Amino acid sequence: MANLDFYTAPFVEFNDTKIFGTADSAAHFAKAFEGNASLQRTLSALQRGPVRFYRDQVISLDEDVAEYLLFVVTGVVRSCKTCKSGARSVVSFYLPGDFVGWVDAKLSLSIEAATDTEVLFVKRRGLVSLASRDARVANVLLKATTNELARAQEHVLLMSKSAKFRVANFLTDLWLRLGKAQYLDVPMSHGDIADYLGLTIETFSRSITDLERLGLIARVPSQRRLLLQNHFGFRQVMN
Amino acid sequence: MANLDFYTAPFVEFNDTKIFGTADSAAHFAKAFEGNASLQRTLSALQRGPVRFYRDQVISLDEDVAEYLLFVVTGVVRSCKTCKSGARSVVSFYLPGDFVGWVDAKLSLSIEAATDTEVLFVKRRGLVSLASRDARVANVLLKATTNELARAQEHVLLMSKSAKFRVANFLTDLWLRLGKAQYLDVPMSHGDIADYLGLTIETFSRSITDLERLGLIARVPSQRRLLLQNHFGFRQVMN
DNA sequence: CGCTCATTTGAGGAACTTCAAGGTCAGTGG
DNA sequence: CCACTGACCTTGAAGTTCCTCAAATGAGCG
Repeated sequence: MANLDFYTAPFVEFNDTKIFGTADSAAHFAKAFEGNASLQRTLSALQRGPVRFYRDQVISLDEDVAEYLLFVVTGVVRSCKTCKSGARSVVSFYLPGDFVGWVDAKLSLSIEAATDTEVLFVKRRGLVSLASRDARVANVLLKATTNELARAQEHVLLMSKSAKFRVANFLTDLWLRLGKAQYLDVPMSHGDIADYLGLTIETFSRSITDLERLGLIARVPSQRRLLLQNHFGFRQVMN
Repeated sequence: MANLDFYTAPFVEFNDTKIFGTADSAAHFAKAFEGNASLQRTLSALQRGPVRFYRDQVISLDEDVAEYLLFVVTGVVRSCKTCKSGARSVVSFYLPGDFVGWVDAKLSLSIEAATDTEVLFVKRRGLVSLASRDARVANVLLKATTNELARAQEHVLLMSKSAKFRVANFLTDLWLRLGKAQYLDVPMSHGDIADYLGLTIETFSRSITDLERLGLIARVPSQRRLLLQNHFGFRQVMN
């Protein structure tokens, strides 16, 4: 069992003293409701954390997911499935500001930390009943859900394209989601990305070097840090 | 443009006199709310149709989807995307009893009739505002949405498997969704299925004959009608 | 430095696609 | 009733893409 580490119990570190980036991003969660102090107080009562997880720790198997919604504060969370043969698929990545929830029990996906991460646990029942009383909360939830659906559908579309296309599309998408910074610091491991794209790490690596040879990206100065150079060229690859 | 027919305006046939199967399945829509006459009346007021479409007609491009939700009464509806190169992907199939909605405008998916079909148009705004007042309606909507998400995620998982696995999984899934009848009458064209599975029709055909040779399915008596024979064997293929 | 782990590169093989031809079936007109 | 047609499905052979296995290179760390 190469992937046994995914099934070890997570070491949970409760963190009562809010640290720097945490407070910032936690604000993100309540941000949608600013100007409504009582609502924000109610939300605070529903949430627990931030809880810190280290890379590759299992955050939650389906039991917990039924009870709690996750809100990613920092780092990257992945939902994935490892089948008996040992092959693994990453279904989705969640970045800071994303909700992790609405995971269907039938699929029995495992929610894991793709990098060191901090997440908020939000009582699902509480949030849903809050949503039934407050249209703004309901809207945020609906939008989060439809967003996740749209992402999944885009993922489906991606999977029937060529390897180079998949990688190029993944990188631009990640770059967009992370806020269009000058450099793209890819936070997750190549293994995770390969499993997300349905490729081997070798094919992923080859695709990267191909894109580099085409002049579309540069590795500067280190491996993990990429520079997306020619956005028009990307359009070409992606047809 | 081989796929130009997808973009021709649909010939819409309004059908006021409810025909046989229609009335039955339309009842399915309100069934979740039986015992609540006033609610059912409200729902009836929101819905328009059933409207009949012929195979390959475009039911709706994104503008309409923003305003209406679709409820499939008979036949099969597909949501798909054709990219400039001409390659097409089928993102999802909707069977009788399914809602079609929550389609993200960014993806600009086209909603089309995969077979001759009858659909109900339900005013989205009306249903959503109804949901905000009635928890049962809200629950049905939430369940429909999370169901669609689960389906999309399962689709993602499927796409990184072998061709034979994809076909076997598709057939059993379809068999389940259609109510586990003795025979499986595959309603959609092989082309649609291949585009759904990210395969060519040739590979799909070869996979079918492989499964037949393995004794897992039989074509009896015609091509379209399949008999899933060895469910235990299916489990083997799907590992 | 020397270890480990992650990434890259290469060669060969398997899976899938492409191109091309043949087959089946329902509808149509003689 | 039968041949003809066109749409759809099946089969075969060659080509491409991606995977597998193996080895080399590079990065991080004590």
